[in-house]
Amino acid sequence: MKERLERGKAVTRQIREDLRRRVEEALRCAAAAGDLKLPLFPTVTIEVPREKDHGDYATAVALGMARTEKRAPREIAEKIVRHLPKDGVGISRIEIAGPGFINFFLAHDWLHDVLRLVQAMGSAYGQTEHGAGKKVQVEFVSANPTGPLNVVNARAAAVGDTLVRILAASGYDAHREFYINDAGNQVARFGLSVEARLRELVGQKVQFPADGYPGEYVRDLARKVLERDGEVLLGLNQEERVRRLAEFGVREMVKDQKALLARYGVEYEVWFSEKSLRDEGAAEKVVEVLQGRGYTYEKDGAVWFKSTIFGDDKDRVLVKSNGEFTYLVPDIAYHWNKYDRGFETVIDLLGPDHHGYIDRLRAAVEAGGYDPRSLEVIIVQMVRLIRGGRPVRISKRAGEFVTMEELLDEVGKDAARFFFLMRSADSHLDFDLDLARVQGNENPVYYVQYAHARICSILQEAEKRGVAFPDPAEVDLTPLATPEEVELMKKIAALPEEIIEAAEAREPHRLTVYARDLATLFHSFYTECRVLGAEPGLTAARLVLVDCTRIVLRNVLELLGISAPERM
RNA sequence: GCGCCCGUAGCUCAGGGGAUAGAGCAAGGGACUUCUAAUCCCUGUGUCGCAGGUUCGAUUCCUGCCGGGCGCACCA
Repeated sequence: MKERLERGKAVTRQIREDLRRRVEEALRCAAAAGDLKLPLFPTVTIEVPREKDHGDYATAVALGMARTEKRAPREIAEKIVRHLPKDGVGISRIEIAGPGFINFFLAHDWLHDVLRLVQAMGSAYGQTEHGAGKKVQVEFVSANPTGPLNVVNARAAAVGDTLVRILAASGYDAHREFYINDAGNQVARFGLSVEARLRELVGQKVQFPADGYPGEYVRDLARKVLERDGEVLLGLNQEERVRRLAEFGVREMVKDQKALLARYGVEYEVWFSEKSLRDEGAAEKVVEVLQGRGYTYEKDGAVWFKSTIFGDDKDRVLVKSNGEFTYLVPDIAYHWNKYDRGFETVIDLLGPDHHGYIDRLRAAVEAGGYDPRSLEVIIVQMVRLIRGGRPVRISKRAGEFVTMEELLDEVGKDAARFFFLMRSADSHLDFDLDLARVQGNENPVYYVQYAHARICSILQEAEKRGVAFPDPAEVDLTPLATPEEVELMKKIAALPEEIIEAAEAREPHRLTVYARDLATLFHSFYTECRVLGAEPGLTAARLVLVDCTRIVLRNVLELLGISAPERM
């Protein structure tokens, strides 16, 4: 299959489709020849067998056809194989195995085409047009601007950011968004807390608010603002002072959160302010619209949203009896706003304490006239930090660390992101701090990065020895024939499809599994196969293979937001 | 009580309607005159929580139960 690989499409999908087409054609031919009855046309799926002894690809169609054909599956499989068209990807061997599987063993030419494709595409290898430019928004972290980010925020940031990266690589128009809760109750309490600390600093006797924010960072904020314009503030009446301090505090916290997330490799397209929505009257508008559509009623002096008619398990208050909006109202406004900005799929990453929130949010989306299925929610489960084999007590008073910043200081961005991306988001995670800090073989991050560094070292050595890198379009790749080389090529070929599948399943953690598998295959190759010092033809082919591995490792690490060091 | 997540090897977890269920760590034994030993190779372990159901086939899908975690505000 010379130059038949399309760039915008996952290579392994093209192979799979080719095989499926040919099996379907074989079924038709067999029926026409009277070998099969074919009362109804079966769905042909081409799968990758778990055992590699079972071929590169396999299909179980014959198994499902036994009943309608009134014949043994193996016999049916034989008929299919007999009529299989010869065109398309080269097949070196076909076997009928087990209860009636058809196993395909492919000739290696297609893998050589893959290597050439990797060389041609470079950092773009892995990207496809699968998503066809569909607009997707992922909202994640969205922590309150009243305190530092915690470790679950760090987990959500890793998951959300990589999800956006793989969606973008899959051809979606994907956007990151952070919703700033810079309005409402908690901001007011925050302002009061800063204000209390400020007055403490100048020696006034103050009762710290009972529901205030006790953290040391609040004192730091007070110190900072005191230096800057303490005199002016202390001259104001209390209400005005609290308002200004709330504003100041929020601005500072958001600034810190932005900086920390940037250090973590996360750059949002949009930081969306709740206050801006409130200021433009979006909250009132939501209540009006819902009222206009008859989705509300009044009870006990409050305005309720009849969310139960959209599947929620109880109705929700929109306007409290004291006239304030509940947090739900601006959230509804925000979600409607997302759709109005043209997002076709909206993905929210929420903490485990917010899962009860999903139904009412979806109800609100539907009540707004949008498709509730277009709202997806990923629950990012809790994180337990493990040190010395036991959970770190998350106790603010005991001063055991809980913040994202402290985590980054301790283990670094690469380890933190990798560890958070090793598990699926919806399962609880034990984060082993000791393991994350180990600069050695037990640490999976270093294992993957080391593979990359090793390759760079080979390429540098080649240059030093004056071994020219071959022209990938011309080089003969047929010498690549050991099991290690073939497995490595197959893994390289799988990248684009892995990315698509991870994106579709919204499961970025699959990429860390892939990265580790690829590194393992490379390390095995490295042990078994010498690149430099082999015969020139073999060296040339292996240089290409090794360089393709480097490209793929780098591309995967880039998707994970982890550095790819050239030396370690 | 209701809802969500989880239950797979000693530990932490992947996987997933198919043919012998995997990885890492931990334990033991090997492999560096060579391109980085932060590596590789070999060795053992499973009632896939339990019970039903659907299916030619279930660890995977469905239901129930048991166990663990987390939610169930006119807080956000």
